[in-house]
Amino acid sequence: MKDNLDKLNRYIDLKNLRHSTSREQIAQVFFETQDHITVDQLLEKVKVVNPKIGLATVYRTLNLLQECGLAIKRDFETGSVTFEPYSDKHHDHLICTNCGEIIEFYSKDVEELQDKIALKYGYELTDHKMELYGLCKQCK
Amino acid sequence: MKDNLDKLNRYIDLKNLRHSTSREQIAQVFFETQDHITVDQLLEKVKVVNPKIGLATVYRTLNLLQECGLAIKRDFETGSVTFEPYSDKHHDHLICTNCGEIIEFYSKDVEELQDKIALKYGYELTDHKMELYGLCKQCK
DNA sequence: ATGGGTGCAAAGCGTTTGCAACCGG
DNA sequence: CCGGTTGCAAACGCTTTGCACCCAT
Repeated sequence: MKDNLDKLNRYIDLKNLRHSTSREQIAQVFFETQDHITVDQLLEKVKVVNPKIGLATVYRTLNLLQECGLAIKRDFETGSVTFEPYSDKHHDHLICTNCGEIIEFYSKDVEELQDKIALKYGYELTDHKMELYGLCKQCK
Repeated sequence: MKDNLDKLNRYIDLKNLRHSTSREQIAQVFFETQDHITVDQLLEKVKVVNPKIGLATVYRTLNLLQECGLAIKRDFETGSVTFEPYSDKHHDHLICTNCGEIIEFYSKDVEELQDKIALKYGYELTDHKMELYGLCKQCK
């Protein structure tokens, strides 16, 4: 999304970093992805745009994106770590342990419940995560 | 706990494996731990009982324990993977991102809400995970 | 005696890093 | 030109594995 790219550029300015072509290309491709993407998948997509880019730069860019909150690392226990672009609305995940399908969902009730629990234990929440593992409609 | 050790022995018989001393020692030490423990911490504790045991065997034993559901791997984003012994009541976690404190809690509401969500999307749940990250009472 | 279990060291895997070349400001 | 950025390969940390020996059955 345009917004994300803007936010990245603002972060780059803030930290006095440089607006390099590779970084911008990687970020752009990453923001375009709908799904959760692995590092290798991202590299492959990026190579279409610019074959010279190496794995290390993809890692470095993803780390930068995580730093400024534009990429979220997800480690569903499906074997490999994935990343998803930031979106304003927090959401949680349903993961099919058979076919690997991932459904994102938002539940107001979950959010409220989390706050209630945090309050009970005197915690001030910064982040939270809920993952439901099971079999999807087709697989069960 | 005694129960867990029994369960392990039954699993070993079932799979026609052997009741080896090292394995039993590792399992025993592991079941005695209250907290979440890392592989290295477990090795250290085990070495007190039997200094000859190596890291590989600890890994192999933990994998066996996971296989039969007696150990649960937890990867809170605190840098290192930990394991906790199985206990009958499912619980979720509050993690302090500053001091690393981990509170286990059980919430009936969370369990019910999870089932409700699974139902809505046609999923049949096998497992779920809720992790709340933030600052604990002391750290905030 | 058979074949699983073990310790050790080597290999594996995903990720990070040191370096020299490169390039943006 | 200065110093961040890159690609490459080497290094890293954690985990698994190949092997020869050990031990439970």
